[in-house]
Amino acid sequence: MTTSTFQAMFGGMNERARAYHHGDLRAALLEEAADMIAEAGAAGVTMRALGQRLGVSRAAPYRHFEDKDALLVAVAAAGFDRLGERLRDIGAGAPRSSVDRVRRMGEEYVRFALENPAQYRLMYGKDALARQDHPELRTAGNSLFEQLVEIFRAYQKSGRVKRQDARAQAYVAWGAVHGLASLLIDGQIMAPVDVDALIRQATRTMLDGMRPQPASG
Amino acid sequence: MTTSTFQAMFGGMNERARAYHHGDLRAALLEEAADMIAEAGAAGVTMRALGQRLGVSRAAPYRHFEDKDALLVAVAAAGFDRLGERLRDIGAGAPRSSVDRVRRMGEEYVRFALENPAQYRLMYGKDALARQDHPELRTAGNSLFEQLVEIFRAYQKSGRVKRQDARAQAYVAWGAVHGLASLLIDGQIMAPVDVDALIRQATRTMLDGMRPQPASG
DNA sequence: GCGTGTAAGTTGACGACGTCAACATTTCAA
DNA sequence: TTGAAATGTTGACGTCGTCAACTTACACGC
Repeated sequence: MTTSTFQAMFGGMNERARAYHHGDLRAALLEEAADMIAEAGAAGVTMRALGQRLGVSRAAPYRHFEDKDALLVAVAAAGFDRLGERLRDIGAGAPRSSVDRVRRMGEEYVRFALENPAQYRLMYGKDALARQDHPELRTAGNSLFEQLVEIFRAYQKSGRVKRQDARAQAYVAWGAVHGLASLLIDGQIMAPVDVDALIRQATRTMLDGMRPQPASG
Repeated sequence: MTTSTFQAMFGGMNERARAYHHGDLRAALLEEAADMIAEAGAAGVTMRALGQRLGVSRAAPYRHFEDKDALLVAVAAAGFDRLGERLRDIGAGAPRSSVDRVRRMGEEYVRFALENPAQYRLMYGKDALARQDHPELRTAGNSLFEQLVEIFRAYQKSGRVKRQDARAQAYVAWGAVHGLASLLIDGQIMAPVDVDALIRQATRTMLDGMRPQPASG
């Protein structure tokens, strides 16, 4: 059941009704859970605390999500949507079909992780098992990846990168930004370090390494 | 208190003594916890189950570790030691001062993660907070990194890689292998894909991108 | 040899947590 | 208007990490 359906059902409800029926608890749960994740990480999300913060009981969320894991998966999926939007915006704003475009996207990707560390961790760090039960997450992540593959395919055609398996190239590039993002948000990269410069260097190195005809070694 | 100290203290204990005093519970806990992590992930480790598997009570581990987190941190630190050994071995076996050496180390790094996914996740995925309370982990990870920095410094001197901040280069390289490893063990990289080839391509791309005088773009 | 302090291990209990079953309230639709 | 369905609440259960109080076994000075 979608948010808009909920609003249609309860949009005209009076004050007293709201005291019992929340109105749009599902959306509120997603929002509040995301806040709690940002504040204290995914482990800080408790059904009891979540209910309390929204003025409902601890069991209320179960009317909208099968269990806690399903709720977290939904939050993670929302994170993929937000990330996808940001990448699309950056991609649209950058010179088309230039390698600079994918470079900027990579930098924006890391920036997103730095701004939403706990949610980013949730998106990728959640047990692999949980993800297979929830195709929702898989498809959200996959569509992002497929876009990246298409970009590399186009770059190959215009001779901007080596002609090799485009999926592999996409994985390598994704791995580079994902790895840097993970190291940064997990506090593995210690000061003093210019984070922005580091991000730029990572994307540049990766793309330079994919150039056609690099000097042999 | 070290393992050898324990063995000195209880090495001569008789059968009946072992019924109560375990002998070397600390070491046994680390080993069994590592097994449980490999079987069911870090979340699958329970003080109760851990005690049961070793024939002791649920509270026995508290005589050797302050809390569950400290136990997991110790397991993670042991993982860093194992990883460090493997990288040293590979490094020693490869042609010295050739870029091939660091490439092989990168590949071995990813292999370690693939062979010990849950422990690798524990080493890096554990909440950043817990790590700051346990400098043990930080220093274990740092020494690995400092070795990498030294390697890049040497490569710069011999003109094998660009002359730029060696720490940044090390972070970029580390990020690339860490990212690929994370994507692989979290099931983000879907078949069909030649994993070994992908690993090779990642390390090669990274190092090619660090070569001096790449064609300008 | 023998008490005795201390390290190591046990049991009972507590509070927090996820979750379910049974029940209450509200809304919608016939 | 009325009953079914959607939504929310309360009480309870089992599991978990952890602590306090207690017990057992070892090590060491006399």
